Amino acid sequence: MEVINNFREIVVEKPADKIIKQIKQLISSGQLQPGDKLPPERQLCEKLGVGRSYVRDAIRKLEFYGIVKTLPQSGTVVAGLGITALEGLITDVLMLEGHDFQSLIETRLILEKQTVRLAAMRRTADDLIDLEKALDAYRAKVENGKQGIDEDLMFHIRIAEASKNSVLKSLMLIVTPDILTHFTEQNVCGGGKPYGALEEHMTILKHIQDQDPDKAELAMSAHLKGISSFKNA
Amino acid sequence: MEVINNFREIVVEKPADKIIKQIKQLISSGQLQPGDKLPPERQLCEKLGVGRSYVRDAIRKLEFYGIVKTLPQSGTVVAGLGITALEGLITDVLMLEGHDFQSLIETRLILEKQTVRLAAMRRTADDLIDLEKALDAYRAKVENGKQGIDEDLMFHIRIAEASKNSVLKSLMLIVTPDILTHFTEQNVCGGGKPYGALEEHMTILKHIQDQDPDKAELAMSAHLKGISSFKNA
DNA sequence: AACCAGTAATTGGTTAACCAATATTAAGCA
DNA sequence: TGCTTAATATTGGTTAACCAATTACTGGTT
Repeated sequence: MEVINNFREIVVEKPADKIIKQIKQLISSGQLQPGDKLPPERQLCEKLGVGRSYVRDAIRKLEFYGIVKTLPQSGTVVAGLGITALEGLITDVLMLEGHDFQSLIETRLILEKQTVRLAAMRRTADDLIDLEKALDAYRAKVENGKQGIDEDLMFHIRIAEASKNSVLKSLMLIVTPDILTHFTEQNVCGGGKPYGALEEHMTILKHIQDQDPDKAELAMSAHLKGISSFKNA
Repeated sequence: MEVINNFREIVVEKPADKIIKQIKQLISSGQLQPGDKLPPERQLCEKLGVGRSYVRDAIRKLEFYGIVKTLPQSGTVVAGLGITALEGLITDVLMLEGHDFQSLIETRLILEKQTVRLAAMRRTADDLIDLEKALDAYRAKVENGKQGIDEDLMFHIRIAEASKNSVLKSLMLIVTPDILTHFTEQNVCGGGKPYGALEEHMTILKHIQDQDPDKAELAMSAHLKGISSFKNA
């Protein structure tokens, strides 16, 4: 074990984050209830001893999460169903950070399997055209010896679009790139066997064409097996 | 049909959103590639004819999505795997808005079913204690004639925690409250039959105790049936 | 006493100026 | 010629001041 590994990553706690914690504290302690107006920005920044920009940043972020709603020239009110606020912020400030890799992969497997099922059931003729285009783009990259990560991912996204479930698509867009950031060396699908992955893509597409959800799901499972077996590495 | 229904909700396109669109355009058109530094804030705000705050807001939002990374006193660089940027922003600015209700419900069904499976397999003794506490809290509300929406939701969240999959839990936290906002009158689980929902909760808990994933999933399906049959209303 | 109009204070929205850290350039030295 | 170093320009960070819309208040009227 090298000494270097004993260093922890430095966490730069930005001012906005500290303010968010304080506001969260106010909400979770019940001093601020849904519907309440929270103190005006000027008062807050004076009380906290920081510039108003920071307070505004904090409020923006909270608004982003749907915890507060700010009405121009009027005030900012607590909107949330308490739980979202608390739980969403318990994982600290960013919701999607700090997830363990295994959960990420497991979740992707779930999402992809269900998505491809729906896609097989609901795909239209236009969807098939888009899928073929995406597959061709990926094939072109592979035949040029490239990894084609973007094209690979795009194929999966097209499947999500064919599923006609906009939420599932959004969730996949949240989860999948997160995997890539941890896993950049690898391509989206499997371990360094581009041609194998290409064939698997073709198999999946075929089952979608045939509108066979069960086979499509199985093919997707097999396709993602490479990545999920990697989880213990 | 009342005339009032012909009005569309007014969409206030905030300045930051317009700027985001322009930057998105730059990225998707390839003028800005991953790794490139984008123009300094002053230059941008001058070019766009707005204050620097707006430009900063836009950059913050993009950073939020993981599309750019801003280095203090140095510059802002495009970080993304292009696709996230494009697709994530195609649903306009906010990722979670504009979803159709049916997709939302369908997705929740998927997430809850898979989550309860994992929970049944992985739950610890401590998890069971938490689940019982949550159930008791819900029971107390119901017996007082209340809806107990928060307690209801909390039971489901505890299940997600027992699944030991942090990503699934986060996704459920994203999806479920969104349903509630469209569906406030109803409680989380079913249609106005609090005692029935309570019994169903007990059944689910029992199967989790028994570590029987299949029965747990079935019970959850039955439990959520009320809501999913509502989808055509 | 209740209500309305007009004014003053307060609100978030927006802009401009200032600051410290960084990157760049140019000059000086070996 | 190549490297070091100092001066300068540029960057995002931060604060303070200004603006227009809203709200609260006061005084007068009915």
